[in-house]
Amino acid sequence: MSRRSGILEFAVLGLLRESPMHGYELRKRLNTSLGVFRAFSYGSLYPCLKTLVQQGWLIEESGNPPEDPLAAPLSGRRAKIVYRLTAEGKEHFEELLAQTGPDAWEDEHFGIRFAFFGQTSRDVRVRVLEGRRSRLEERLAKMRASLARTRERLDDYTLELQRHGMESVEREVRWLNELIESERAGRDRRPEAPEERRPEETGGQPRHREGTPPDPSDDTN
Amino acid sequence: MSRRSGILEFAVLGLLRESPMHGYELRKRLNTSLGVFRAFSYGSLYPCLKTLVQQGWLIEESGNPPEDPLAAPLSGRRAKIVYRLTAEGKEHFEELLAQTGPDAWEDEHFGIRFAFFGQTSRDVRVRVLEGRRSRLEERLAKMRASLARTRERLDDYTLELQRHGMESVEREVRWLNELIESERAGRDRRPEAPEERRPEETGGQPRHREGTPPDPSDDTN
DNA sequence: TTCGTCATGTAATGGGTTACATGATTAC
DNA sequence: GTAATCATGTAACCCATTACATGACGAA
Repeated sequence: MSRRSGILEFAVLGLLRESPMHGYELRKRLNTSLGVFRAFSYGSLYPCLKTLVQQGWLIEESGNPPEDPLAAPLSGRRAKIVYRLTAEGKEHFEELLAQTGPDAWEDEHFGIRFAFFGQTSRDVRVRVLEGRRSRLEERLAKMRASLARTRERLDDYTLELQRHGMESVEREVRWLNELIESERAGRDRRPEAPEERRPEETGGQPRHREGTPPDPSDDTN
Repeated sequence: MSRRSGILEFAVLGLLRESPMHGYELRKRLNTSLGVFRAFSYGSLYPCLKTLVQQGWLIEESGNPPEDPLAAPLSGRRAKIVYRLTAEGKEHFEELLAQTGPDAWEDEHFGIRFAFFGQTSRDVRVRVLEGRRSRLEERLAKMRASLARTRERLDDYTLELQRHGMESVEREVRWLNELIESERAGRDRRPEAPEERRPEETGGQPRHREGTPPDPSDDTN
């Protein structure tokens, strides 16, 4: 069961667009690189992969193609299944990337949308960031109103919880402001850019500090 | 369908402990007073109420008991159903309040646990806060490790997302530190307090600024 | 009289998890 | 040779949502 996944489907297509992978690896990337937000389990991933194959957006390939000696291709030997995005899949993912419906900035979707901003056009990026911001501002307004009405009825802990919640939202708004400003600055530097400029266009943040050597050990679930 | 709700069940019992209410009102309080976290719908609330009645933790009472003139108690007139906590329900809720399993500090549960800290013993409060803190610190460690390993493979947006995520978690840790300190200070001020001191014991935060007059208008869904 | 909001519910569905079952490969 | 981890899956369940159906009550 479980057709029409939405967020998981989106993430899978997005990761596979970067490079083909098998399910196990996909899940790890889902929970680390893109992680923090959600942790998907095999029980949702594999069925999702199956339906994506049925849609024609992925194809399954055997992990060890012909370069395997002692070929015993039939019988035994469970091969890794590597999933690769088809042309249709790529096209479909690009449609999804271009969408700016209200879904795009709800809590569950926003994070994953942001994670693929590297593949998203600046127009869409800005719209999603602004949508998110006004969503949060609505929320703030409601919280403030509710707080004003009920303040004296609430105990200190409930109050503290709401205060902390509001501060968190305010903080995200400030973050969005910076990002939006940064995107706009990027646009202004390149006036009337003729829409096409596929890679190397990521507008914003020049982070990257050095330190901390690579270390092994991984994975929870 | 839908037995064993967990978080919804907990919240309902907790709100009804403060005063009896009918379903509609209960849902509003769920989404404002305790809100921010989740928004429950009638489709989950009413079935939940029903099972709680079956357990014997709630009883249903008619909303307009005898003080209604022109009594037409049977036929027509859909009465409000007011739910009241039974003695068993109260006892059960207190057991739930006392629990400090790892569940208590997971994302989904922590907020609601905190919301009822006013009814929770200080011991339990501290344990839950500390549990939450160490949970977040684990998470931070994992994020840092993962970031160190994958930094150069990630684009600026993914990096920025992770950075913001980590800062959020760090911020919550600092918040928890303050709360824990505040709880400990409360205990030290009252050495060997003999365990009983029912109300007015809320340990921590003397917030409360004035301003903003009461205003009507409410509710989303 | 119609609209908004109060008020209670059910059926179908959704999107995911847990637990289970199975087996290959690698490191010690 | 055995434990850890890699790797793929299924079935049963969970907790909630959406959409729907129903109807009372107050105010414009």
